[in-house]
Amino acid sequence: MTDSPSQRRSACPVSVSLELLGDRWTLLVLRDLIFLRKRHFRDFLESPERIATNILSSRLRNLEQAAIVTRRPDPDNARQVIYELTAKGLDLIPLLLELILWGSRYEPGTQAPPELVKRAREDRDGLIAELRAAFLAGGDG
Amino acid sequence: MTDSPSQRRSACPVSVSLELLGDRWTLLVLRDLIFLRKRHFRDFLESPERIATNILSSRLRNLEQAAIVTRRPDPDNARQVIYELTAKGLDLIPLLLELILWGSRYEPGTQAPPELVKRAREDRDGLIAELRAAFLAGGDG
DNA sequence: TTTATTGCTTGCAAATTGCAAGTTGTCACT
DNA sequence: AGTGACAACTTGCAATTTGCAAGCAATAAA
Repeated sequence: MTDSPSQRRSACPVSVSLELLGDRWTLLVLRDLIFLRKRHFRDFLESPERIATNILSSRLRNLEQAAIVTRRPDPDNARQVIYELTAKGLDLIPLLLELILWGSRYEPGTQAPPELVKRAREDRDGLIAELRAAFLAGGDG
Repeated sequence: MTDSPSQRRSACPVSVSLELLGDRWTLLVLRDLIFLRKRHFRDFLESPERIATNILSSRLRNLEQAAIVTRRPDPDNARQVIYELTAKGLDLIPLLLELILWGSRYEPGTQAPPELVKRAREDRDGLIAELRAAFLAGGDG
């Protein structure tokens, strides 16, 4: 209930997208989902950026409301919740890749896996397909 | 003096990029620079999202510090300041395009120029080259 | 039946945002 | 030279959001 719907500032897709994704944490959660295959609340807390539990909770709720992730109890352990990407979420892979390419090109000191960067530059579509496939394969239902 | 350097949370390029770009306004300013060819402070204020002057001022300062835009007095009118993209800023075009594609695909009610979306899907590299060229041509120095 | 784990919520101080109003340095006109 | 308008900001302040720490309920493990 902390997060309200917040009416749109304009009909521009950049603006609308930013109202959901435009903060310092949301795309980091998506990075973890896409590239690090994280699925549990606790896993996101362990990333080096040290997101706080209330922020993570809020962001996951927003992402769920936006149909970018789904939430379900882990069938093997009722204490755990599994967060998974939807098709809409998987379609953010290209955006994340551009962020990685730009950041690793221009921000000195950043460390992306070099083979990921190389692959993103030389075989973008193949990499995207592979990341999708890996998610769908590992996901299970 | 309002904006401090803020030390990095991690060496991840996504995280580092988000520390600069991850808010609801910065990429909107870049949208205006790239797609709407805006150059003056006043122009950005007229966008439908209605950015406040203090926020715009702060964001332009951040972007200048990050070497994404440059600032210079308008040679034709000393009252005006011209903001222009650097090479680093132009290299954010692909990121913006992905944001537009994703937003216009998944967020109903968004309105991007349909020919831009079509071009972005069918001739991405050509569109990027054209946007760059248009900026460099119209820019003058 | 204690103890630990997991996924949260709650309180509260600090930082950021957003609105309105003011300030400074040009022009533009007379 | 004086007046008014304009462009690019800054400043004040209330409201919202963030971030840290602590607490809590529901399992599960020992």
